[in-house]
Amino acid sequence: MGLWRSGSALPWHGRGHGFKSRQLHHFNNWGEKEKAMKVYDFKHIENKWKKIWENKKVFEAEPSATKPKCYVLEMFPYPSGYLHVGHLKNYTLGDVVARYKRMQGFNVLHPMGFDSFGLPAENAAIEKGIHPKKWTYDSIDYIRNQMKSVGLSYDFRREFATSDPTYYKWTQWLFLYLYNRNLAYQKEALVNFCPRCRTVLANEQVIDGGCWRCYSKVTKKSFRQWFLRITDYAEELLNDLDELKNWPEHVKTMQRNWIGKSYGTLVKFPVEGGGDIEIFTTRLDTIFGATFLVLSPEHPLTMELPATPIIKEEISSFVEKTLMTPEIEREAAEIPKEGVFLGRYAINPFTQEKIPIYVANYVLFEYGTGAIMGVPAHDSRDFDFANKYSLNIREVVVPETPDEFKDELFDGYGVLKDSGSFSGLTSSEAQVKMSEFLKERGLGELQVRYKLRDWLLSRQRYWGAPIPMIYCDKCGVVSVKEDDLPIMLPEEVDFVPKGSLSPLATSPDFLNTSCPVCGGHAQRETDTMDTFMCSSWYYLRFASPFTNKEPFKKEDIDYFLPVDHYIGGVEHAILHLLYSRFIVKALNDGGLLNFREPFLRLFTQGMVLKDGSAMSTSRGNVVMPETISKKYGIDTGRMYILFAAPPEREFEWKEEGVMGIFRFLNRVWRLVSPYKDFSLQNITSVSQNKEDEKIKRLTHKTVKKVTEDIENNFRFNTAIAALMEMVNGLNKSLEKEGVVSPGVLREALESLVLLISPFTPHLAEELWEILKHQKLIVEEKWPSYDETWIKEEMVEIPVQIDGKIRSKLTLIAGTSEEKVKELALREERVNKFLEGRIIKGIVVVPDKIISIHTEI
RNA sequence: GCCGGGGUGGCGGAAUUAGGCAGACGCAGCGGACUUAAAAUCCGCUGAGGGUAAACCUCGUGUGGGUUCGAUUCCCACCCCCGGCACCA
Repeated sequence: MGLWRSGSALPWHGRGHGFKSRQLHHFNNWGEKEKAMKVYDFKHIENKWKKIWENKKVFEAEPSATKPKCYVLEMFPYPSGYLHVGHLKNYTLGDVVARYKRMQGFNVLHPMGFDSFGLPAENAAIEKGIHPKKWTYDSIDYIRNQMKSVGLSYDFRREFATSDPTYYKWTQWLFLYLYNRNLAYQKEALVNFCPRCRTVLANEQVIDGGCWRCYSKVTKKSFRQWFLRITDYAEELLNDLDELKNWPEHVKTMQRNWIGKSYGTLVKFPVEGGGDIEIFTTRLDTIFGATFLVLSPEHPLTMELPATPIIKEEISSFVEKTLMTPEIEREAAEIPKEGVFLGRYAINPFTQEKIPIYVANYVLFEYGTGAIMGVPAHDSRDFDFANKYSLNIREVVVPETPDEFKDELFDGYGVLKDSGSFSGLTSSEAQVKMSEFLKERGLGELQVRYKLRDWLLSRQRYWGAPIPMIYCDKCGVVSVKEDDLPIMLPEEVDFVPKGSLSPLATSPDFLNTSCPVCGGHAQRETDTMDTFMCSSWYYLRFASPFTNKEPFKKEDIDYFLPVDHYIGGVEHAILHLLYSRFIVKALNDGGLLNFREPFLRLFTQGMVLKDGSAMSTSRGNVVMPETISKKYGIDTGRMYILFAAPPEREFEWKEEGVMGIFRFLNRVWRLVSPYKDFSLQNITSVSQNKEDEKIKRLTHKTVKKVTEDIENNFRFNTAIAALMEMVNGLNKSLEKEGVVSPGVLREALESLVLLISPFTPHLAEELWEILKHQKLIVEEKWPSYDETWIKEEMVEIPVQIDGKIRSKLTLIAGTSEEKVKELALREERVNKFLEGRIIKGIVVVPDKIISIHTEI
């Protein structure tokens, strides 16, 4: 080993000219061409290693009896044209994790595909006058190439698109599975309808209450639509969120709010003259203050109860007017409250008082029972309404601590007053006692309600999976036989929506069929499925995409699922993630899966902005990966995306930042690549001097830091910062007069290359080869670190006097408290600040700090 | 209104896990080396104020208070920003 030092075979050890010599060496080895380029040949390197990876099939995964699995998945894209660097962030994050886990010894499943059915693809096709199928598959070809050129480590054998018949066959199967388990059903749903065009309209197509084409007044009309019974799982979908420890809190909160569980009471108010009205309330304790009832416009009793034909007339026009208001407007909170008195009265079961019944625009039909009790003293909406129509306002709850409440309306919990025998109870006590009172008399009971509604699945659009159902004149609604799947989406169809129900209804070949039960004439369902149905199970198919006999092989699923790392945008926090959870639970109930949550760990990444807003084609602020590849190489692009900000946060794309990473990668290249002629193998790492120890410490500390940063919530930005520090430190040591033992240097350089490999895989492979390794770096083991090298030998301990750092002691780590005290008090500077003061106390935190506090 | 997240240099961001040297790393900026020159590369400086450019001192993590020898970190109150939900009874 002395040979290295004395023989000056290593030019970078020359006195004081370390860097210069290295450069010379570098040029001698690389010749004129390299000198002119002055940057590493990323183009050559990146193409070379992509080919090698592909030829060696290194990213293909199969179930294994011995190896532990890790399923890394990024949310698959809609194939609409191309990917820009904003999209790339998602895939790069996943790729780093997949590559890291692979080096950690996991059998990594890392697949990718395309969510190709649905409106985005269809609209784009309509705009460009190309068939959705051609447009979609052209996009897929383009995007697949982009993904490959980014060096994403996918098992491309497993790729599929949800619009492939071999895939949607099983989406249709899934529908039938749900139908057979009574989780799919048809029901009437209120939609906008133009009576003259005889068609449903989207909210956007209703302008000032009229049809956008014929200006007729639009009404609400019921249509039969397919729904999935997700509400059956409301309670479990809510409770299991608590088990998802590795999901971001905000996503779980959003799902909780969406499910919207509330505890309340169902109360029957007898109607004077017969019958009763059921209302739902979460504030039974305020019922003595209920001075009116309100029905929603859609409530059946609204048209039944009016006292006189004249009132009925008035109610009718009110209801019509209200329902005509587009949903968007009606749901806006600021709409003024309006209502009409029905001329009828109900009896408050607690006070036996006669209270008026109203219909009003602020009561929702879909929630609770579609009817409420009006308690104006304790609800701001009821308060507004009561003021407008001069209704009684009676206060029945007061705050426990009176100063909490001044003049405003009190809607909190407190103590009851003027509430008969319940007066004096707290709100929560009263709710229990009052619900018992109701139950004894058969007038009500405790109830749990959810905001979650069943999933409306039907779409009157062309580019989707046809719903595999048949309408027989004799047998009614009949499901397609499983053997007849897939029900192919016909290609020769005018797919542009023309206001008729569904484009598929215009294709007689598709529409007309025979009944699977009686063989008689029948018609197919012409609606297609919501695209979210396609994406609700794709992660299962990825684990088992090769079978055509079943949606997936159970043994594949049992091995690879659930997904260990799921990475995607927060825009899917509710829809896709909730639907997927529901589907998995439904499949588990049928014994097809052995788990009830699909995604163990979820990571939601922040967007990439350009010029202050999200990258998008319409804004024209996109940066293409191709541009970055050409100018700096895709490794630079990948690392920039990871370094610019913590991955969960959004960041502004800046060319200067990209250049910073490019400079860094070139520094890495210049640091490592000169060692190509010196086989560093078989030289063990033995530290011989101070500089060696420094480098060993730096190496092991960096390995630890990078490993922990990746493990600990994907802190790639600080991991890369640590790598930069390592490179800076190595350069400094090599430049200095003195020596670095080859074994120590070898360990450092190899660790560095291994550590950067998940971020910049192409560059890492090249450097690994230069360092004379036969194996691909993707097949290498992740480096480990030795704690004994992490601990510093010498520590710098600040001396704090009255909260201010006044001096520093450099000591051997582990110096005793007493010794630290003694040494600190011997310091001249310390004594200067202690002059004329009395020491009140000294606190020593070993190896960290010494703090002295004084008084005069 | 409710729920969640956040507020640190010119900028992106470190340090917040168990309280212990605030500003790691990078960008931008300034100065220098090399070069005929430019680019590239390398070296140095870069929170604010004072001080001779050194030593050194003071202030400083949204605001105000508290706990502590010590607070960006913990507690209380408030302000502001971002995201989600929103007439859900």
